Amino acid sequence: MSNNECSIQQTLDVIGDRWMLLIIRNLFRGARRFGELEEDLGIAKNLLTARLNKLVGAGIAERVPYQERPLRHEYLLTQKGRDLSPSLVALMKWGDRWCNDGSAPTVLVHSDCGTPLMQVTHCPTCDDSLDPGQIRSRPGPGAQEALR
Amino acid sequence: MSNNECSIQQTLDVIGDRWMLLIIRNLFRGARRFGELEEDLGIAKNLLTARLNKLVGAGIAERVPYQERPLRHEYLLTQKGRDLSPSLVALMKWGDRWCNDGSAPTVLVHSDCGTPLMQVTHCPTCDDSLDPGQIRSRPGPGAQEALR
DNA sequence: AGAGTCAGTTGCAAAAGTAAACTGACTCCC
DNA sequence: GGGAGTCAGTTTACTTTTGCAACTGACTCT
Repeated sequence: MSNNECSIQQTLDVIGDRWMLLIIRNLFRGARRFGELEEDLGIAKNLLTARLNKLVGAGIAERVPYQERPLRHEYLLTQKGRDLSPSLVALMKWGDRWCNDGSAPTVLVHSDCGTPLMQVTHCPTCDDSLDPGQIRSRPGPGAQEALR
Repeated sequence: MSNNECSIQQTLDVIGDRWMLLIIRNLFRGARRFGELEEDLGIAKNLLTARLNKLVGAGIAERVPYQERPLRHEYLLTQKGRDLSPSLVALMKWGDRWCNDGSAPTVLVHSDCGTPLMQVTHCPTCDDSLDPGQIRSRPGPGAQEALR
């Protein structure tokens, strides 16, 4: 019913498995090579292979050779991948608050000034940040086009 | 290595499977009953049972009787569950942009004024919104306490 | 030549997911 | 009061996906 109306479904089809976001998190932190990811995550090699192929196929990461003979690649986030940053930040914040008593094991800071960051849902009209009760969903432009 | 330092891992342990976030999304949208979730999502009944138990066990949803004879429950998000809103919003935005050409099938609006919302990562010191390149991670208060 | 590294592939057992049938406690209607 | 229907599951049989370990291939280093 509400499935195809919603981007959450489509997003989760791509990155909604147990490993994807963890791999992406490590790519954000600077991991690039197969072995590096494998060791950090403790993921089985075949799964890592499959996941990296999926990431590359989805355009979230790209495979770039860093040496010939033997040919070796590294995996870099594309813009599409880097754009997952807010999602990771949001999930991390939730974990900080609800799985770690509000004390963050890792904290995100502004690279310029070192201030810990906030993530907010913002209404441009009211110029205010909102909580969940003030958010409604409604069909957007994509849905309207399908009806015409 | 970096596993336990990070709340993303812990968050995904709780809600990082294919169904959890979709169930939570539907709870956000007002679904409350077993059959409602089952039909909307197309999830197998046994999985829905297992997932709802996990959500209740994790304190993300609570099971509240809405009738006796026969006893029937509905599932409501707790504060912990409602607090996943920013994560869902972020994932949805990503899907809008990257899976739907930027046109949102469903759009989130401010209930007061109807304006479509933005989600931003914000530096309270600089009073500015940031992009991923300006974000660094470092050990937080949880980790620091362990060092003192 | 032998040992080591890196990035995978292959094979198999275990776990998780799916679909469909079944259960139990009721209500509704003739 | 008997039959049909609803709702929220449970059970069962089957398929798919994981996870682990061992193996491969192309090299380098000593």
